[in-house]
Amino acid sequence: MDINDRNIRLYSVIQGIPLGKVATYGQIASLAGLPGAARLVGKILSGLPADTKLPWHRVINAAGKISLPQNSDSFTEQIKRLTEEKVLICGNAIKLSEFKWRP
DNA sequence: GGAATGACTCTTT
DNA sequence: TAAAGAGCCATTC
Repeated sequence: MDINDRNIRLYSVIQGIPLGKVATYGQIASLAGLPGAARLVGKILSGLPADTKLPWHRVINAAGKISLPQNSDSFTEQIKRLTEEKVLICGNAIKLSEFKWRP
């Protein structure tokens, strides 16, 4: 597939995350047809524009935590948005057993 | 073409 | 869930 299709799929999968749920990088990669490409997801997300429509805040690592530096603005923004969506966050960790997206 | 890098995951302990 | 080690994928230099 083209390198562009890979991004398109990732975008689609991320966009498909229902409100109030979160998904892990590996999960997204697998659903996009790229098993093991978890790092790619992070790479893509890091390149997203500030005005993107993608719910990137619903993407977290497999530990249920946010991989962003806690001193970053994106980190604060993510916490804020998740809280707005009724996703409980304990410190920097999220209860995957309750909020993880299960397609 | 090879080495380094990154918003990571998996299997064991 | 936490820690340590190895692995995987694409981009970039």
